[in-house]
Amino acid sequence: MTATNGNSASQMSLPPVETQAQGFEKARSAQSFAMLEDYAELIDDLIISGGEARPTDIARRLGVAHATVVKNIARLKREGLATSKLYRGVFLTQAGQDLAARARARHLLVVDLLLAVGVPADCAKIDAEGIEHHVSDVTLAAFARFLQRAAL
Amino acid sequence: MTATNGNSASQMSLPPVETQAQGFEKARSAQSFAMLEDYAELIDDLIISGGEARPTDIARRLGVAHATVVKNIARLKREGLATSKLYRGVFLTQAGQDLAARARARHLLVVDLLLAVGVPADCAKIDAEGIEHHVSDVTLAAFARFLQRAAL
DNA sequence: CAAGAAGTGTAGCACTGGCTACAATTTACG
DNA sequence: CGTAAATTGTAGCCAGTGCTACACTTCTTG
Repeated sequence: MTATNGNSASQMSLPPVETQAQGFEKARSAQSFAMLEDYAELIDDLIISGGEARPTDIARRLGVAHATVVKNIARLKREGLATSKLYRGVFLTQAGQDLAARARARHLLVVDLLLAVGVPADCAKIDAEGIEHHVSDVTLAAFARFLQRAAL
Repeated sequence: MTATNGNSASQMSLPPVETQAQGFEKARSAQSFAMLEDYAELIDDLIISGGEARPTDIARRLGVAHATVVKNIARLKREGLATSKLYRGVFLTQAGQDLAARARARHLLVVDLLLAVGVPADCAKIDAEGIEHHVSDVTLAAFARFLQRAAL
């Protein structure tokens, strides 16, 4: 084939290799972290609104089997984000609460931005669930600035 | 605890169960489809700009091992999106090209929207890679409308 | 044209995060 | 109080997607 591999010539339709790989890599790792954020935020919500977070409720909210939730909560515990006693509910550590707070803030900001650019409310809520985990801090800050400007 | 499980009372911080589960479910399934879109778009880009799409180049662009690419290309073939002959490059079927076109359109629109709300260019490109797969058609249409309005 | 480099493909492993099935505990209530 | 229902937890399975190691083909080049 001889050449066309560097990023020098031929076309501009392709971004530089590093940037592109970086984007994909980030998207992949985000996926792994997303679960922790979702659980933390949801557990926090449940505790705030009902005083407790039960695996069954979490499962219903996430749309997965309760066994899956139990297994994933084990991971949250391993990572120092949650605690639980046998047959008692799940609670967040300080680190878990912090993560939940950050996740919720990001979530709300993403929803607000979607609404601000004209996305229907129900759709914004659903899409935000997937989008939020891929919004970097820089982008999030830009969203905040945009909303502030738009509010004037 | 007795109660507080329906979505009637106590707090508004929790969305209805169905909506929430729907959002999470959608986010999960999007993840599975994302790979196909990424590969299709990338293969198309490589063919357009260099005449061929080699597993090694794809691997470098995605930031994964070449063996991973080979395995995933097998899936694209299973799903009727790509074809390949032993030790020759990879090519897209019509369905694959259609998918690539849709993916690219969505990708560009997402980048444009991020830019329009003030996200720095380099950051927009990286984040878009993760976000694009979670943008529903409705949201995408809203993005397009917003950009059209903003362009006036 | 032959040998080494580069690319391609195969095999086997690990980890994640779903699931069902079953066991154990707690709760609700007759 | 004791049994049935609900909840919780455990075990084992599967699919997806990454990896390394190795084998094979193709390309490049002296």
